[in-house]
Amino acid sequence: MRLTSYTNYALRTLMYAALAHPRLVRVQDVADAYGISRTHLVKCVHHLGMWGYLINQRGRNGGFRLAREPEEISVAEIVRRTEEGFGSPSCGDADTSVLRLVDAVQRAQAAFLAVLERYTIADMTENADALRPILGFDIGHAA
Amino acid sequence: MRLTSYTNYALRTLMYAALAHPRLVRVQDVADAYGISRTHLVKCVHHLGMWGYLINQRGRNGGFRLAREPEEISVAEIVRRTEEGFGSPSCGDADTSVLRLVDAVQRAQAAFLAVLERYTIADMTENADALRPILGFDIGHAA
DNA sequence: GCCGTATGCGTCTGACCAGTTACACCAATT
DNA sequence: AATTGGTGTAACTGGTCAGACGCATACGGC
Repeated sequence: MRLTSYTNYALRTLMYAALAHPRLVRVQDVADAYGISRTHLVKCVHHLGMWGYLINQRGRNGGFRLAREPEEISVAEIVRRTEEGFGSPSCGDADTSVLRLVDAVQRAQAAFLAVLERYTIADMTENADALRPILGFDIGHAA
Repeated sequence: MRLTSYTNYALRTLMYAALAHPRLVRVQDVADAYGISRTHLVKCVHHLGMWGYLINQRGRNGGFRLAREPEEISVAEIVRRTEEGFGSPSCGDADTSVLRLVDAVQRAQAAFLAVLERYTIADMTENADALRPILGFDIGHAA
């Protein structure tokens, strides 16, 4: 019952872009901020671009930025995209109709998403002043 | 955001035991009913025994049975046991206090468990008449 | 205006780790 | 001796991560 790290990075990337909004952000910056590999994050950014959450720009002075306002992107929306196996959690058999278990788990998952539906990327970055230093935004984290 | 198959098997094993309650059940029976490996299920049964949900009996004519009444075992209880990484879902850093994200996810997880808290093993096996044939209990599933 | 180069995203490949599954064998009880 | 749960080991699989390379765009010299 843990979310994949892919989902984690997707949400954090959106948060990072929201803090810089509407300026461009480079993948390398986000990778450095979270201490992960750039190549791993590139795929995540690429997908977010295809899904319409980011606008990606190649070439020199390129980067990416939010395609929508932070208030219009709910956390649940992203989780539903990144966690594909959300509809069939505990069994893939044909006997699901009699299994009350899968019904219960699906209700629990619905409750899980219902909570995340109430939060947006803007809510996550509400405390921007506290977040930016941690992510090495304005001030250098060593100076 | 998928539960491990280990959790799945644990719950199904308890359901199977509840249907046979208070008769003894063999691991092989459960493995056959769900079409999985016996040795994988053995470890699950062993843990359920150590946690006090099952009474395991070795030797000839051995097996296991429920240690409590089905009404007294909530689904959430089992999930909490089997899914260890439930408290720290999306990050292990020290900056969790400023990250509203982990707070939101934890609220969502709480909602998830709150739903499962309302269901017991007895609820899962309420439709015993429909379940038993599927699990090959009384009548052979081919005859 | 044209072309080389720098700098960004994007793709491919493979190593690595945790969870899963299977197999062989041990321990205990009748 | 037969039958049951219990244990250790190894192969397989999907998710994770990193490195090397390809592609696209902008800048600068000419």
